[in-house]
Formats: sequence, C-alpha cells, structure tokens
Amino acid sequence: MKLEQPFYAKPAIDLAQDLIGKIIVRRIGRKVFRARIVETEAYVGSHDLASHASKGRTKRTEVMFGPAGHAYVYLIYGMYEMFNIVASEIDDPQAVLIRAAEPLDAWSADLSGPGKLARHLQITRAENGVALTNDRLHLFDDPADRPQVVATPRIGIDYAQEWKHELLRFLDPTSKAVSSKRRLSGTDNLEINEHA
DNA sequence: GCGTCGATGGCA
DNA sequence: GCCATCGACGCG
Repeated sequence: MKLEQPFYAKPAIDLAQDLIGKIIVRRIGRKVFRARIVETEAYVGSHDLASHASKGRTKRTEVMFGPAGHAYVYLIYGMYEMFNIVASEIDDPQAVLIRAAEPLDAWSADLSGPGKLARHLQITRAENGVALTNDRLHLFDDPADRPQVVATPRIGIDYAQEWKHELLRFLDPTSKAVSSKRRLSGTDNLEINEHA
C-alpha cells in the first residue's frame, strides 16, 4: 500500500527506522523504477549539531520547517544531490536522509550511497518541497517485509561534536547495498532492533 | 584492500 | 571556508 502523509508525521528517529524496507516508487515518463530502502539517517532537530537546521531557518532549510512527508533535496560538494524526507510536524525541523537502496524488478543500478541513489533515481533540487504522495515520486509499504534494523553513528558529520556518536544511522544488516565498506565494522554496531 | 585527495558550487 | 560524497589513484 502507498504510504500517506500521516505515516511521516512522527519523530525522525522513529521514521528513519520505519523507512527501512519501504519501497521508493519513481516514475519518469512511462517508466517506473522501484527500490527498497536499506539505509537511512535521522536528523532530529535544531539542537542536533549535525543538522542543517542547527544553523536556523534559512532559504535552504525552509522545507524542513514545513509539514512531514515532503522532500528536502539539497546539493552537497558541488555535485551530489541528497534526498531527505521531512518528519515530525510544522515548525519542528526534523528529517531523514535516504542513504541507500536496492533496485527491484528487472532494473539494476548501484544505489549504495546517498549521492548515487539520488542520481540514479533522478531526484534533484527540482523535487525540493514536493509532497511524497504524488504519482511520480512516492513510497510504498510491503507488509511482508519487516527487516531487522541495526543502529550505528552517522556518516560524514565529524564536526558535530557530541552528536557524532549518536546512534542515528539505521540499516538492514542483511543488505549488500548499504553504503560502501561501512556495513557493520564490528564494534560500531551498537544496537539491534526487531522491527514490529 | 586500504588511505588520501581533488572535483565543484551553493551556502552562511 | 566549509561541506549529510564519490571515484580515482598509489601503495606494495
């Protein structure tokens, strides 16, 4: 079943875990591409020093302050688009970064990293702010898919002081599409949850 | 199989 | 002057 807006209206730390195993449905012209999410990160509010929202409400971060279930897409390192989903509620800037997925059906692509994922699904800043309930880009739930979820620290946020240790990255430990050589490096997988 | 480095542009 | 990254390169 297609996921509707209320699904997204929860804290990012919960949404990030619930998104593991969900399916991205991306329609481009007459073609439909589907991919199963296997890795996410939660950015939990303006007090989270790793979050863009910690810099305050700006033109770029504006959509994070809006309603849940909308896309937050920005450019990083001058060449990579990052696909995030807004969580929580209006005026509470939380979001979930979609870091990796595995292609479904007879389609093959390397989606093992947020830059690669957005590029192959053709998600760009043109999608910034769109509601994720539209036909061209939305999510789908497979009720039979209830993966195990492991938590680790987030990637690429070493500047975030005490926040860099928080276990806010989530992944399906059985997937081979989790972003490069960071699947489960022994000591840093510090928590295992069984999904409901 | 690792560590290191440069590309490239928007943002504060 | 930073980056919520990636891929190429050098090593041995």
